[in-house]
Amino acid sequence: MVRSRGGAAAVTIREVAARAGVSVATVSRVLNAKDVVREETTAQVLEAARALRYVPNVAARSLSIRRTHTIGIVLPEMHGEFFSEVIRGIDVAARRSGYHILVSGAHSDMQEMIDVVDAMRGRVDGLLIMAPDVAIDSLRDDVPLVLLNATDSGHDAITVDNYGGAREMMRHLAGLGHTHIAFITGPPQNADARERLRGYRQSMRGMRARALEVPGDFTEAAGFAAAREIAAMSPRPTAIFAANDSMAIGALGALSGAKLRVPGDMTVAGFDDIPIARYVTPQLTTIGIDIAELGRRAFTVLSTIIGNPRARQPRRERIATTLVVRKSCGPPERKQKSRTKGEES
Amino acid sequence: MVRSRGGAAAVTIREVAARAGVSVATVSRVLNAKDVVREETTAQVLEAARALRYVPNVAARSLSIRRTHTIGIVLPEMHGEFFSEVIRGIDVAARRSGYHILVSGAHSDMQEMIDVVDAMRGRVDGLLIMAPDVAIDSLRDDVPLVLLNATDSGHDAITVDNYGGAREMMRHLAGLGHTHIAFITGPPQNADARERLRGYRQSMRGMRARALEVPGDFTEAAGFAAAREIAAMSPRPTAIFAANDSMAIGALGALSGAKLRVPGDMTVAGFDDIPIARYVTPQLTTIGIDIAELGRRAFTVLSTIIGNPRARQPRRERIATTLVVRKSCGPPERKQKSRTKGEES
DNA sequence: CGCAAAAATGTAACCGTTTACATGATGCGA
DNA sequence: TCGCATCATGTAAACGGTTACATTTTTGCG
Repeated sequence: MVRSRGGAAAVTIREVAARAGVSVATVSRVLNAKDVVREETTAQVLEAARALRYVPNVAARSLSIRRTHTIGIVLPEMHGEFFSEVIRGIDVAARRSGYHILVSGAHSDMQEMIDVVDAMRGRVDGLLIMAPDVAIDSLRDDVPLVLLNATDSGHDAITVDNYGGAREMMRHLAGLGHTHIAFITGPPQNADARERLRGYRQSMRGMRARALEVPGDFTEAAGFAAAREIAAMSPRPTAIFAANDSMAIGALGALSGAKLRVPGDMTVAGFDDIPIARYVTPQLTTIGIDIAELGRRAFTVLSTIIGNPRARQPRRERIATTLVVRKSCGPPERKQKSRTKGEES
Repeated sequence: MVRSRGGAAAVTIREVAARAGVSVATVSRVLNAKDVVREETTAQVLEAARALRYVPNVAARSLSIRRTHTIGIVLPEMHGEFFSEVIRGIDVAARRSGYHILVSGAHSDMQEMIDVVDAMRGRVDGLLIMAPDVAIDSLRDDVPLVLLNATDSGHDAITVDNYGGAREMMRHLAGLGHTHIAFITGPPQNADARERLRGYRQSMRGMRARALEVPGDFTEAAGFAAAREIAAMSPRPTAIFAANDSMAIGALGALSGAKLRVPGDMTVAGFDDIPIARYVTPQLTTIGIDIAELGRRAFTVLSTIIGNPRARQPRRERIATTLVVRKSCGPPERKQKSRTKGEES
């Protein structure tokens, strides 16, 4: 165990000043490299600080300069991969810039979110908020603020290119030969879900195909139910595009229950590329998102906002997605056409 | 957007005092409920504070009382379920007690960990550190500190009952009829891994069976390699117990490659119950850990340490595990016995 | 009613920095 | 040698709370 001064009072800048034979102002100047100090003096101060194991008092410093060097992160549902990845991305970026991060969950509930943000008041220099389900506009904006994944409102925001990703997947499916594609939607109030749906619709329109939307809510159970419904349709679609991977995985379960083979009888695609996507059978074709990058970029934007006085107009950044091709998509089966015909007759 | 005072100077306790017609001391007393104040005065102060939308300055408060109402969490590898669950557990407990949480990653690297902890100095009232791979003893202990999942050292710690969990799994396997059980170990410097190994050994000894240990490092690839090796042994063990789920999943892959059926030809068990365990084929039997509970309990311990002056001797708490029976374990196959015999002859 | 004890409130020192401004030292040109 | 920039450093006033101690008000009781 390293030498510990236990509960003893911490050494202050005055003691360092005394030992170095200078004033506190000089010590402060040296330590903050704010002003020119004679080289010799600098050395003395540094030596004294080192010898005393001086660590500036953070609270005093914050009080004086009105900066905490901390940013707050508010996320709904602190679960799973998304949460951990976004935090990780922010953490590395923040640490590089000498910032600390204060995190807190807030269950997509407006009031709770307001409370949490309020509680962070004064503790942070800026806020990173993710709330795809919530209207942020009613938050007080005392503090610089960047939204994650929420396009609404006049705030700075950094979002995933949900629309583009959905279009890309649709292109992939179309390229495979599908035209009769069903879409399992996410919760209507969720911004991500809406954008993905928009991409789907746009693509279907482009293909002059009729959109076929089955409502879902991002849960595995909803995907299961939706797929069961789709499987029973006649004529049966040849592909299912779920607004997220969880629902796609639920769909896989339903299809296997319905004795439909994937991708033989039915193609299935998801969105998010959650880790499990690689482990289900068949491995899920989906749209990947670099979540850590989302966090990193969000921090970057926030930190420039904190630095600069006031930005002219809301910054918007878009994180690109990538198509991840695995095993759950194939060309529509030829035989199916005849078989379907047979059922119809 | 709610009324925002923009960058305007925040209102201070003095302004509240002025408006309420009392002194700052009285305002402070009312707001902290520290001392008795006449009911009427209390009402006036509260009214003034409300009217002015007064929010105490956190830095000033910290400077004065030497408390930040924040705890620091240092975790290695901010990945996946474990990370998010433990944070979630801590978050709910902390919020209930009015604490904030500062998180930071530190890649199991001693120096980095020291740096991170140092950087949190003065920003937190206490620290929750997880570092199963690292010797903590060299950290300065200025600050109350609770270790997650590290039994070493004379610090307070809260750990998962790895030993007990391993014993429980071994009991399960033995109950199924296995005696020839191979164990894929984790990294030797990892405390969790060591405890699980200890449980395995103890059980094998209890069964008067010879331990069969294949080295691994907690990665899927290691599990794959180890299982391939085990599959080629003669006589072949009837069960594989991997020190964590990742390796068990790797093992599953290797066995399927070797045309061995699970659980028909080989039983496989893991440890951790990561989310994916439910999705692999066959679904993995494993040992579940309530990670959020780990976080919650850790916070509780830390907060009592922060409250009380100095604890007599290191507190130790153990989180119980649960056996999660799925599809990857079965009785040793009868046919195998004869087949094995045949190979031997 | 007077007085002491108890209760309520006020005053000001302190927490440990930063920084505007004052002061002292040095160098340079005339 | 003097006067004046220029540069390095010191002094002390913030920053916005808390709280020991002093002071005032209230209360209870003989």
